[in-house]
Amino acid sequence: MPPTDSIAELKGAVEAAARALRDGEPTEPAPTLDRPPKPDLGDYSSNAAMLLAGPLGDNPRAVAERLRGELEGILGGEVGNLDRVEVAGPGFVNLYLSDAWYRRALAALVAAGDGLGPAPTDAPERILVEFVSANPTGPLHVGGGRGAAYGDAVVRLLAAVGHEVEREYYINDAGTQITKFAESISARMKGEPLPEDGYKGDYVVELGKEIAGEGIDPDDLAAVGDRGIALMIDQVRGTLERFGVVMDTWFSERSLVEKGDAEAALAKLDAGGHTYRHEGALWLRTTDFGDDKDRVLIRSDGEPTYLMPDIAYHWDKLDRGFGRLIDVLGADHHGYVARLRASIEALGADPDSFEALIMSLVHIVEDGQRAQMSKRSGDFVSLDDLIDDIGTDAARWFMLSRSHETTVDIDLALARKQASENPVYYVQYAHARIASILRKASAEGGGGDAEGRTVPLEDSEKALIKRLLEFPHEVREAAARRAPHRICAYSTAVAADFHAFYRDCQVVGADGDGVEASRLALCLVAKRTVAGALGLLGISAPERM
RNA sequence: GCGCCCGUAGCUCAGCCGGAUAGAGCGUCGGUCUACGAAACCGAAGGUCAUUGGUUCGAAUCCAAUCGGGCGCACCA
Repeated sequence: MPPTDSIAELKGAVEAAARALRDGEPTEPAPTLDRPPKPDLGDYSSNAAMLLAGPLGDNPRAVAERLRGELEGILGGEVGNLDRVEVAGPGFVNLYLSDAWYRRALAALVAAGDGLGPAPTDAPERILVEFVSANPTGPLHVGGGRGAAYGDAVVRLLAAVGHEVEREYYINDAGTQITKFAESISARMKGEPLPEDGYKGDYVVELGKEIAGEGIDPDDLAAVGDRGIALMIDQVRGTLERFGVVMDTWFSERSLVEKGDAEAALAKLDAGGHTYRHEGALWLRTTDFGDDKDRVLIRSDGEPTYLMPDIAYHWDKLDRGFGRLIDVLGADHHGYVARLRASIEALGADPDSFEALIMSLVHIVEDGQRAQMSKRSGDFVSLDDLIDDIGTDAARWFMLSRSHETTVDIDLALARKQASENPVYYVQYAHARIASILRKASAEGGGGDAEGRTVPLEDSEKALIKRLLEFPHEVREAAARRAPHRICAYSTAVAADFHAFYRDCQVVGADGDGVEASRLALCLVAKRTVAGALGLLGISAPERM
């Protein structure tokens, strides 16, 4: 028997009560089941009466009174889930649940195990999330790190709700910037001045030394470039692994070109009648699909623009059977989305299968000044530096705790100084604290039984149980909205509720019939939930700190 | 000029497919360790939710306009 979703049961009861007032007709939109703003307004509340007032031609409070009668019948009496129902404010129906309901809810959480409970998603998809995809011409900087943390967390969220998801990094290993990169390395190897707009960072010097040490001729630009890219990709891969991100696929742009996929995509666009020649260039009529101007595919000098292989690349993704393509892109690429989407539609694919998530900027602030982050100037904060400084857990937390579409400043001095009172440590501390309690309990032979308890629950126990019940919903919301920052907020709330519970309630050795056992069960679920939430963020949940 | 994003507490930000007295962290001020971890807890102060108008029983949330900030508008990637 699958574990019960206690909240879904309550929601079902409210809907049933609403239907009863309308001869079985469902309410549109569905009534809410929320946590009221204040504890004395009940455990849960619904706006059903306000929604029904119009259709029933009665005032909300009168409707609420009728709902109250229905709900008392459904949840009260022998069912025993209800202490009482009250009508408050403009017509809210407030539910006050019994201890028996809480005991059963806790037991259901224990039974749910490490999973998210029933029905994580209604429509599983095969999803490819492409993220980071930084040019392999330099180390990963913090902006790429934010994209990495975000893309990875989105993958974890989507996987958690039942989608089949893969991580992919698109390597721009063809084109003019690669030539410039090779020229820069070569110049360093020969001790000559950098070319115009060359790559200036010290890492280019290091690359030059390493490549020279391998006996590669500095004048063999193709060999220098290939080796340089290979070394950079190795470095980026290593940085990402330190950061907890492991790609399923590293997809080479060059391989695409060599396979002839670009020509194939072009042929398909031609056949569809979406291209035309103008002033010596080949254009794609993206304006037919919502773009604000047409785009060049092949320049008048015969070279393809970067859009050409990118179209082929996205076509390839679809061809591999992914029903949804998610691109995590930097803020400076948002102007690119419309043409890519249009291109996908021009290929005959459903443009809604393509989703671009635009990352806002991240600034590293030191001594009140923003560090510059231009790869070519060589003056930027690398992700490796940041990890060295504040660690993967803190770095990921800071990057994930805010919406991806808002700019974020990370003040290094502050992050260092506050290390001991950082929000991520706050949550991790809660986990370590629970672990400590459970260790002690197990040493003393205590176990967790959620239901065999006759002593009433404390308010802070109820608050924690309610919080833990929200986890599956929070995960679904965070996944649906591509919003891992919600999980940060939720983790903090769980930790806060746990600390309040800890303050009020002795666990090990608690007095009362079944009290210790039920509190141990609560600790067990709380620990699992914190670990699960942190896991979705790619942040460790330490047993000890 | 056009497009996208953002204006919420001193600071950094949640809340945004409408709900009750708008939240968190940090910072400030004041309390709490002879019970399982004080990296914690409790309390206080702190707000014209940029502005104006509209929709609604109800707007931080939806719509319009305005103001302010960021980013983008290549035959560069």
